[in-house]
Amino acid sequence: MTKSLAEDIRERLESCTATERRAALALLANYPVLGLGTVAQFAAAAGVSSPTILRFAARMGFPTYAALQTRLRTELEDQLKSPLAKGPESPAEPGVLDFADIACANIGDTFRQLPNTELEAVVALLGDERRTLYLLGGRFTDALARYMAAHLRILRGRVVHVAGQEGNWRDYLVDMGRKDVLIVFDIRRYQSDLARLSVAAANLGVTIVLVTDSWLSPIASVATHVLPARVSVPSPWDSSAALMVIAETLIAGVTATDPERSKRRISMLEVYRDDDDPKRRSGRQGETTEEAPPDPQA
Amino acid sequence: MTKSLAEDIRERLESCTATERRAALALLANYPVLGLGTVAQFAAAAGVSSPTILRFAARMGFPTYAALQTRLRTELEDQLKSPLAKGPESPAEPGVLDFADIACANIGDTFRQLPNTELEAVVALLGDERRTLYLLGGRFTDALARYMAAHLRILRGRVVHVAGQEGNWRDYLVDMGRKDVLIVFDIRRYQSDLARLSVAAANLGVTIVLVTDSWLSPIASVATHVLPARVSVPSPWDSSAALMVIAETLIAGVTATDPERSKRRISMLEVYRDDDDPKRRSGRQGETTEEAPPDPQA
DNA sequence: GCAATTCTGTAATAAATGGAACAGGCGGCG
DNA sequence: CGCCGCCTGTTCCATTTATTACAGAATTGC
Repeated sequence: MTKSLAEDIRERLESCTATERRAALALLANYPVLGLGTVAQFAAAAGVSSPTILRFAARMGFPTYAALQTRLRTELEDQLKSPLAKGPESPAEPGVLDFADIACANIGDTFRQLPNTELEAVVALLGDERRTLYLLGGRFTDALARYMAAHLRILRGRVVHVAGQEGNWRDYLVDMGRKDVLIVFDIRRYQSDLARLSVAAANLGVTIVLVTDSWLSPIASVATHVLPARVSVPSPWDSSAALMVIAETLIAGVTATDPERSKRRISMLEVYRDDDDPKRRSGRQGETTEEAPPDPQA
Repeated sequence: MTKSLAEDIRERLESCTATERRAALALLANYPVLGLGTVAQFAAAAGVSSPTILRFAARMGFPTYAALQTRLRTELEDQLKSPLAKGPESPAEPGVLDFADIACANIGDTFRQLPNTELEAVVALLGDERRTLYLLGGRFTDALARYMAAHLRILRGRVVHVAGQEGNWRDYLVDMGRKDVLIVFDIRRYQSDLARLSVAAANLGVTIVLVTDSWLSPIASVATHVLPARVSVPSPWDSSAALMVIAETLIAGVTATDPERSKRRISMLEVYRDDDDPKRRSGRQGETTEEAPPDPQA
């Protein structure tokens, strides 16, 4: 699977018959779109008959025409998903710098596809203080659920992070109702336990917001709102950066829905924090001329 | 015909019903490949039924599903033919989009400032299995510490996430030694408790890696390695996206240092997971030949 | 130049697909 | 609380589609 089907075709072009070669060249000239339509269209564009297309597919090693199409589609999908589709340029070593660039591109792609209306709808949901918010994540994405919960808890009441083992999750279910919202983070490889809880919640009439990858977690089928993000990076792991930006966008949105409430609550809770290292103001010496970090919440 | 179908979909999304929206979002998340297969595949991927896909197509103004496919294909064809035909970069209102753009820019800036040598040094540190790794974060950044710990714990042994109240932290200190590493996430407003622990660890000879914002947490003065990130966004809150990408870069780096070990450990621990929703493979009906989300760890 | 063989298109078939009618279910309104 | 309307999924049918069998055409070898 490492080499493109196009290369494969070029190599095996010799072993083709005359008309099959016409089919092959037509496909290469219009790669891969021509192979995604019907056999008849392909045949017409190549100026040959339908069976020739089938025979061509067979010669390329595909038992069926549908198999060839699947191959083309997955190839195209990979190419479009991972912005690796850069030209053969990039003189710099593809080591560490690439990663950040691609993570950025992922975020850009993610938001280019996300309709604002969908984000706004979710923000409205999360800003409604009459609804209890439950947040839940998977093996890795649980960190995002925590992150988001930590912020939301400051902005409004009734925020619950569903933590612990699956066995305990059921306990949260008894409190969920029709007016409540469950925010689930689930990217591949999807966890069946998350799906189980989501389905149970859905049956209780809970509104479900799903933040997932572009292949869509199976939870999508019970979710009210689905926010898909790009996660592919040149690493065995997926990147949750785009998910985090989605979370932060939502947080920012909720903060902005009711600025008064946000301001009040933020400053109220400020008192209870022990942040803001006191040593910073008194103890330390010069600390150079670097300006102190301005408080963005001012 | 000048504007992409994707935009069209985003616009007319509001006039869609709930399940139709799911179909639309699935298509956008997997644009345009998902629309090039059969209706059944589309439906399965979106978690809805086939007729919903048809109705969705109809609502978008296509008399037939084939018409939608043709539209997608010609669009894709044009795009592939002229490399300049980049996405129209939707000039959407600067409300929500700004946030993502600026977060991206932050990541770019962050890595432009970060010397590769520093990253590599930290990667080498984290890859050394003789050292015990302690991870620690603040009010919000603790999520990142968890996220990173979850990954590192798979890649190597001796990974400890310092959790709980400050009082308990001291318990971790007794085990720390000269060979160990403490990774601290601390952005403004800096928490004095993190600083206290860090100073104590530093006195024990622990190597300290600090991931902070560009104003540098006071912990910087006791840290061996400092990785500063851009965090400012148009919101009362800071963005941890750049921190997350740093964390992921480190994780990817550690994974790559000893690929054999990584592969072995990942596949070993794989067995104990209950991820990978079985329904995805068997349960669902037709599912036809639709590829399951490829496992990036394969 | 002839014959055998391979190749290619036409025609028929069987499968799978898109599409339409139908009925249950959900939420909204009175 | 009950009725009504819309939405959604299931079932079925008609159509298109991929695929096979066959016969004609071309080509190569002798």
